[in-house]
Amino acid sequence: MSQQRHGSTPGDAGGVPAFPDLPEATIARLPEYLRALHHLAEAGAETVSSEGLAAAAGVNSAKLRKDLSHLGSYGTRGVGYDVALLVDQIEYILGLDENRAVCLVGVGNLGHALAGYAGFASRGFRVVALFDADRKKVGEVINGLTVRHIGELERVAAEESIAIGVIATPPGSAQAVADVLVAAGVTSILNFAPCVLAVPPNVDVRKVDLAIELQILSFHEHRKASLTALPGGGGDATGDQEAVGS
Amino acid sequence: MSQQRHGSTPGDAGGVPAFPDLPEATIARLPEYLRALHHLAEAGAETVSSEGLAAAAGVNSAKLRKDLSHLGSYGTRGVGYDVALLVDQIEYILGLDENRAVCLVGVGNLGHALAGYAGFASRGFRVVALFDADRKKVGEVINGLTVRHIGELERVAAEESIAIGVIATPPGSAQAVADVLVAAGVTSILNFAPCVLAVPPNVDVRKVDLAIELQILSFHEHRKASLTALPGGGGDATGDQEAVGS
DNA sequence: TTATGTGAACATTTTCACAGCG
DNA sequence: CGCTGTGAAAATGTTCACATAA
Repeated sequence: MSQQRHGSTPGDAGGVPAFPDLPEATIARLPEYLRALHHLAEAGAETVSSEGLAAAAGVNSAKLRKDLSHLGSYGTRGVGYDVALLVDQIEYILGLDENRAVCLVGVGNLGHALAGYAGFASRGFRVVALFDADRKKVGEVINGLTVRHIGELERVAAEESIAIGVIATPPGSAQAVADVLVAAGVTSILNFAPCVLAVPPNVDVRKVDLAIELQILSFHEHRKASLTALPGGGGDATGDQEAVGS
Repeated sequence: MSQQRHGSTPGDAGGVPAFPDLPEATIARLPEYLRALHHLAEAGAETVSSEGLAAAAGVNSAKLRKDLSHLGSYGTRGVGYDVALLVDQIEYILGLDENRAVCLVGVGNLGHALAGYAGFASRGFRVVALFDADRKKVGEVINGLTVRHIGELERVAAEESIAIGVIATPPGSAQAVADVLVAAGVTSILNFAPCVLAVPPNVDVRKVDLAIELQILSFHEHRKASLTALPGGGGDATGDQEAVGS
């Protein structure tokens, strides 16, 4: 119904793109499609069917087609999707062509790993600054970046126009760090500390809690164990590949 | 309608508990409630209202009450929930009282951090073994555990009855590691490698992709930027505290 | 009177099944 | 024909608003 023209194409990054408002569930899957597409492109594929891409991304093909239809995608009936074109489309929608600057606060165990995580750079992000409150860590060089004191955050954030802040501190410090980030004008925060952050409504927070994922798995282990006590097959279930919902 | 009696209580861990089948969305939030409850308990609270717990967990109170009602919880009308009792309930449901054994495969940057992550031990998991394919890493001691070669996984998994395997390898090795875990009888996998794993239907896989979260934030940054070009308030939106859906 | 527990309304997401384009 | 794009149906999740119990 609306697929012929939509917003703007990757080429014209200038104007106001009449931004398509995608369902949140779709947005969360786009990065997965993108990864699969890059993989296919490296393998030399020029086009891919919804079936093929869906398999590579671990979803079913109907969902994939529906998702792509929301961005008004350029599939060809009877053929499939142009891999390179779709990569550009998705990268544009996700804003990955803007090479956003990211800073990381807290260089403990996890912060160290994140600072060196190649997946950030390879997917359109520049880690431009590391901060910590601990003076003993200030000055340390990780992956070519020098750790600075958190007091410098506000100044550096402005200088480097940092778009996203990553919090990898203990939970007790996370809210204070979030406040500093917000004061510095950062409007997107990725929080690894196991706590809830209070931020103004214009700031987006996403949370990753490593232990939560384990606990969800534990629930399913517990359930499986309680079921084996009952009669019936042994294995079971509906036979989906990725059994637990993401 | 069914709240008086339900399955079994934490105390009686023996029988088959007529396992309540909770909505997936509810399960995913239970760990968050649990964290908030522990926090409240440490602060000395004996009871908490749905309003109070909801705020501490970052959800609204209606959702919290609905979630807890699914596990047939023991709130008292006019008063609230008994903190200690609710902790026991949720820990029982999640199977956290069983102190599951976890192994970690891949001790690179991220694996190192995970091996030392205190959040695992503190929430009912025992990291009992570390593995790597790289002979140079075998023998290294991390957090009191010696890294073993992946060839030993099958034997060790049986000895230690490992319930959950965590994959922190590069994506190219992840499927092979998953195959080894499955062969060793592990039925729950937490995958940090950015790739899709194929496993039998009785095995649960959950995935954490650090870069995906950044890409979702990037999308919202992109959208915000394209909206500021338009007229209207400036700040905006509906004023929710955690603006981006989890 | 207070705050839980819950039907019923609403919203979102997934799946189905097929029309229609290449 | 094959495969995309999409209405319509089904399933799942959230919010409302109030009956109900302490």
